[in-house]
Amino acid sequence: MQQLLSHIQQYSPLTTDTQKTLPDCFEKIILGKNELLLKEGQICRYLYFLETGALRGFYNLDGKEITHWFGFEKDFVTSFHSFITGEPAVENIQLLEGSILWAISKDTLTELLNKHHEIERLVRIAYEKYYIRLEERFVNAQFKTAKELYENLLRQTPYIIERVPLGFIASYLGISQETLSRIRSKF
Amino acid sequence: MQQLLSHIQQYSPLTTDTQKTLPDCFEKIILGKNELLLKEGQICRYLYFLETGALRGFYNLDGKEITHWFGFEKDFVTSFHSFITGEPAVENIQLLEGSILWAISKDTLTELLNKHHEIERLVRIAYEKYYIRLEERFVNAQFKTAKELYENLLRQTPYIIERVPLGFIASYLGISQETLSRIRSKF
DNA sequence: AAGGGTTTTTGATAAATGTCAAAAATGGAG
DNA sequence: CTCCATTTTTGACATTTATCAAAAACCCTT
Repeated sequence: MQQLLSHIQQYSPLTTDTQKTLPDCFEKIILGKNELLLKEGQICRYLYFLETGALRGFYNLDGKEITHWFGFEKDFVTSFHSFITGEPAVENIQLLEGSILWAISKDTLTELLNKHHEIERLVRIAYEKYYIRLEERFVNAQFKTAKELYENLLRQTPYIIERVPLGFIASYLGISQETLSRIRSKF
Repeated sequence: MQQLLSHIQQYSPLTTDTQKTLPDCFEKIILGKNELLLKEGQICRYLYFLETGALRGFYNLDGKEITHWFGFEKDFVTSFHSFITGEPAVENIQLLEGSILWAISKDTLTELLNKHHEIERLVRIAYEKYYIRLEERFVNAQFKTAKELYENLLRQTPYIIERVPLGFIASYLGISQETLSRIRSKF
């Protein structure tokens, strides 16, 4: 919980008053490798802070699993579309490693946002960061070759390569596992 | 200005008090076709609301112009990365049609965000929408064929096809102009 | 340490898309 | 209406990447 508190204050500071109310808003969750945090079709009513561990979001396309994002320590994760719109999730969230998470329900978060301007600000700033991150990934994915994508990954987020099976990484990059394997063999 | 006020209140309502302060925060800008709203290398210090017209964001890659987004009536546009981080923009913003815009400076916006919780909320919610939009576009771009991408565009945003030159659309979809032309000829 | 399931690699081939060049179509300006 | 510049289409070919199938390598458990 201390990790969560100090992490979010890198976005924007909070008064001690607000800091005190936060721990009660989150629930601790411990899950093992391969367990599902969310199954497609469910409505995702929680936002999770990943204290330690790793997980992936994936959905099914023509019978194939497409991993489209990963989460690691200190990431906020959720099925974003479902959490915001209240519609059923198209994706699954699965643990890649045993993990410790802190969950806050949408209702609780909404209450916090209403009550505290500073939380509203914090969330707004968090969105900015996450938006920029997604934008960068998008531009990369669309206009780079498979080889360049792998090199970027090596440079920017080497921990992904170390901790995630190749097949998941391939679909994360939008290329086939075989192609990724061939690229890798040329290093 | 009235358009702007009523548009943003679809995100979240504002008190009459706040509504009154807003018009003074925006500056009206009228630009003609092909003019640049922002040039790469500049720091983008404004957020724009596009009242009428159309524009595109593009950057240079190996001597080629890559159009990576479009803006139309009632869109907020800016060089997002530059606006948020204060770093020089990598992209240009160019008018595709004569347009009417309302500009708010980052400083003015920051002031509004500090003063009014309801504006902070509104911006937070706007981010949610824009994030979801980007996410959908990302998933599409990465895992669909050129033909599917074009079909989606036809279905979801036909006005893009009607108002934007083919070459720009092709790079927006991440495919070559020739490929797009061939796909189109098969309808 | 051995066995069995999973993951990764390799090979052969096919499909999709890109590139370059030139022709055709389009649309504004005068 | 005509001409010129721009945009779009078409053709031939090259390249990249996907797909399918099988072999190899890698663990995880016992």
